[in-house]
Amino acid sequence: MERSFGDRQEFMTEDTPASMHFHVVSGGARLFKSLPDGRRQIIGFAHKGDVLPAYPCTHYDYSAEAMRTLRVACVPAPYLRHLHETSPGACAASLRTTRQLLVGFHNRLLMLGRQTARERLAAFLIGQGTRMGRGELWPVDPGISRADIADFLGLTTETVSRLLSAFHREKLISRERRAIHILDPDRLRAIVAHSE
Amino acid sequence: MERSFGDRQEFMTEDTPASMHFHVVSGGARLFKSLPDGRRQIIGFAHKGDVLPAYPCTHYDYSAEAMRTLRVACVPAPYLRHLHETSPGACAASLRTTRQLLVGFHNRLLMLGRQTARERLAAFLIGQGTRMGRGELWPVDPGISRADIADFLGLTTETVSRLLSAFHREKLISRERRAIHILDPDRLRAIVAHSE
DNA sequence: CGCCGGGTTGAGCCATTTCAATGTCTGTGG
DNA sequence: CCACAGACATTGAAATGGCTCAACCCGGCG
Repeated sequence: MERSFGDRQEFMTEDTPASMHFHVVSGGARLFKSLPDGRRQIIGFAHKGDVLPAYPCTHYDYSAEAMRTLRVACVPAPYLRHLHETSPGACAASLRTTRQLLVGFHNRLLMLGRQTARERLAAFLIGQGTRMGRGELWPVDPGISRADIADFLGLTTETVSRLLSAFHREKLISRERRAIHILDPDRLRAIVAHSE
Repeated sequence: MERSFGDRQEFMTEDTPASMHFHVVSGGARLFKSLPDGRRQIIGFAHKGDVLPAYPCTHYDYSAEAMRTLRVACVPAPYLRHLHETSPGACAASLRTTRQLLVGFHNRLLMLGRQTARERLAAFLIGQGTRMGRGELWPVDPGISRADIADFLGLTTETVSRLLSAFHREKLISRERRAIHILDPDRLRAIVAHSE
C-alpha cells in the first residue's frame, strides 16, 4: 500500500507509536530530531530503497518529512517484526544495514564533536558527492537547502553560506541554482582529513 | 579464551582487520576515534556484558582501550558470523542491541550538533547516573577523567572543569575524589531538555 | 620531600553565531 | 510582459561561547 506526501509534509513523528515502516519508492526525506525550543538536528536523509526506521521499534525516535514529493510503501510494523522472527535472511539484512548506519554515525560523532565548520562542510560535500558509490561527482541534491545543510552539520545557514562562498572562491566547488557541483574532490578530501 | 589488559592499553584499533570480537567480563573500556592531528572523540564506554564491536564487520571502525584493568572474552569473528548465520535468535539479539545503539547515537548527534556545553554536561551526568536503569543516582565512574568527559562531549577539559564547578556551586552535584555524585537529577534534566 | 599527572582557575582570543541589511530567483496577477 | 511578493541565499558588523595559553593547586608515590 503506497502513499505519497507533499513537500515538507511530516509523515513520521518522534515519540509516536511506530505502527508503520516506510520504504522509500521515490523522492527524498529529511530525518531529524528537534529540541523544544526549535533547534533542529538532521539525523540523515533517506532516498529510494531506504526503510524508515531501519530497525524494528515500538516508538519512532526521530521525525521525518518529505523533500519535494515523496512516495513510500507502508509496511505494518507487526509484519516487519514477523518477517524478522521467521526469516533469518531478513534479520541478517537489517543487521547489515544498521551496521552501515552505525559506522556512519561514529564518523558523524567525530565530525560534530571535533571538526571545524570548514572540515564539516567539506566532509558533507564529499559524502553527498560519493553518495551512491558512483564515479564521484554527484552534485548536492538541490532539494537540500542551506538550512538543511546547517542542521545536518550543526552550524547556522550563514556560516554554511560563507563557507560555500569561500570554497567557490578557492575553486573547490561551483554553484548554479541551489545545486552545488564538486570541482576538486581531492582538495576537499584533504580538508576533511588533514585539517589543512 | 580470556585476555586481560592494563590501564590505557589499546586492544582494538580503527581500520584494522576485525579478527576478534571482545565480550567485556569485567572493567571498562573507552571507545574512540581520532583525527590525524590528535583530536579525539569518544564514541562511548563499554562495561560488563558489552560486545565490541556489537555487529559483524571486517574492519574495526573505532579504537578501544582499557580503563584501569579490563578482562574480556575473545570471540573469533568467523565464529560470531557463523552464529549469526545459523541462529536466528543471535541475529535478532544483535539487531536489538544495535537498535539501542542507534537510538543513543541519534540523541548524541542532537547533543553534539545543537546543545550548549552546559546542556551536554547535564545530559552526560544524567546518562551516566541512569546507566543501568537503576534507581537513579549512580556516581560517574571515577575511571572517567575530565579529558574523557571532554572528548565524549566535544569540549575541552577546561570547559568541563568550569562547568562542574558551576554545577557544584548550584548544588546540582558534589565532587569527591574524581567521582561525581548527582544531587539534583530533576534540575539537571531540566537543563538538558529545556535549555533552562 | 619533591616530582608528576591530573584538575582548577583566570585572562584574552577567535571561530562561529547573532542581528540586520541586501540580493536573487520564482511564481503570480494585473 | 512587467511589477511585486515571498522565500531563500548572501554578505557585513558586532557579540559571545568556548578555546587557548598559562599559572597554580592537590594528592599520590618514589
